[in-house]
Amino acid sequence: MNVNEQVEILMQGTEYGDESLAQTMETELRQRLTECEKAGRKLKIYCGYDPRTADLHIGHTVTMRKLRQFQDLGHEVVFLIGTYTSLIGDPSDKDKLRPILTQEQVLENARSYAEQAFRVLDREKTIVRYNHEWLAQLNFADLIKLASNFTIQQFLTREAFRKRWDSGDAIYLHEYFYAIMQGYDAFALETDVQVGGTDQMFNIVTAARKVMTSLNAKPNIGVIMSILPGTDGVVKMSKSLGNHIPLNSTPEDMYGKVMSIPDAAMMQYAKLVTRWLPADVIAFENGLKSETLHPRDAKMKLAHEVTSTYYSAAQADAAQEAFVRQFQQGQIPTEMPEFDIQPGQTVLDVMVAASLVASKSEGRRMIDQKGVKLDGETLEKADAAFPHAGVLQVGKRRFARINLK
RNA sequence: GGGCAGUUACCCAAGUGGCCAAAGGGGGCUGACUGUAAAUCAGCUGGCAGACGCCUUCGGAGGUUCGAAUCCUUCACUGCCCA
Repeated sequence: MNVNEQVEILMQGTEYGDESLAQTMETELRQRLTECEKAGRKLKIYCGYDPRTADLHIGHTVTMRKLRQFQDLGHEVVFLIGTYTSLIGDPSDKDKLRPILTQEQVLENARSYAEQAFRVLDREKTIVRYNHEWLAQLNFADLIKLASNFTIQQFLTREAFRKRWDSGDAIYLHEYFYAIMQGYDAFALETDVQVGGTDQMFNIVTAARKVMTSLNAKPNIGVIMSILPGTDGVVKMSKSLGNHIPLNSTPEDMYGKVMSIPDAAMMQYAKLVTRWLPADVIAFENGLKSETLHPRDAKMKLAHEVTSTYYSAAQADAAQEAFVRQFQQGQIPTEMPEFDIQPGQTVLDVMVAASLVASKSEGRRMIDQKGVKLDGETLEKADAAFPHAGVLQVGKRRFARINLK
């Protein structure tokens, strides 16, 4: 594939917040690709991951998908696990200090993290590295030298720190090291391109380039990915906000969650978490704009694509069918947990025992609010004996098949 | 090191001796309406009992009081000012 085509694919879904920076990066990328082509070598790309959590969501895969594109174009990809940086925790996207993890926790998380990443990346073509390999070797003098490239003001102008400064919250000195460490990663890996989210802009574009330049290396090019909004369509996807789509959810759940995103977020999803090429994305967008594509159908197409990225096409088909049956035709799902009850249990007892509600009080609330149905009939009395076997529904999406023992 | 201010439920934030399970907002949940979208309307949002009531929760520990989120002591943490 020629250089211009590569650039078009590689720049899809990027966001620099500043047109001139976007231009600069695109130009540099084009130059670097051309250079490499002439020299007959591959481009070296890396993206670092903080293995702070064991379960990933599709927001984490945005950068992985970008790495995958590089792989598919024949370049060399390093999947960097931030074993050492995790000791700090990236303060970029947080308005609070993160807890410091132990090396053991980090290594344990790292294993399952990489395993999940291979649902997107090509395992054969991926080089996995850990940044303690080189960061642990640095001594205090090295750190001083690296740190002397930066001023406090540069850090303080960053939004995340600025906010904390303005609201009088604590900013710890060690949080400043993070960007420097990340910059050193880029240097140690001799990377051509670094991929990351917009929250990594400073770390990649300012810190890494400065560190590399100061050590007489060629600065890396930043491929800065737009942030995937969560199911609310507004805020960055994150588990703690509860707006995430876990990688390890069932195909049905994944499909349903994509369907629940607001229309306005569809394009972001199309650009960031599908395997679509630029032409496909443009066709999708035009369909929506010209209203030749119904928003619901568009979203179904999107949900199918996202689901089949992580599961097989057949599984995605099945998820789609289940969705149509359950929500468009109002039928109950074909699969749900089964639960056996004893005679004499009340409606409330059963809901709690089957884990459909967290507490009896919640169960009572649900019943008061007409949110509990047995075979489609609203149950009114929490303390009455459970009427009969059947499908119990609590709220919109919690189901269980209740069997009488 | 010194002075001052602060730490409240998922988050922000009121509350300065009983009327406080604790205002308000956000978020979340339920119902109506829908395309499991958005917007809108109504309600709910610590637990156990569900009639009264009881239990746990306002940074940790101890104390004063008939009674404490509120007062005192102490510890921890944070911010601001001074050095």
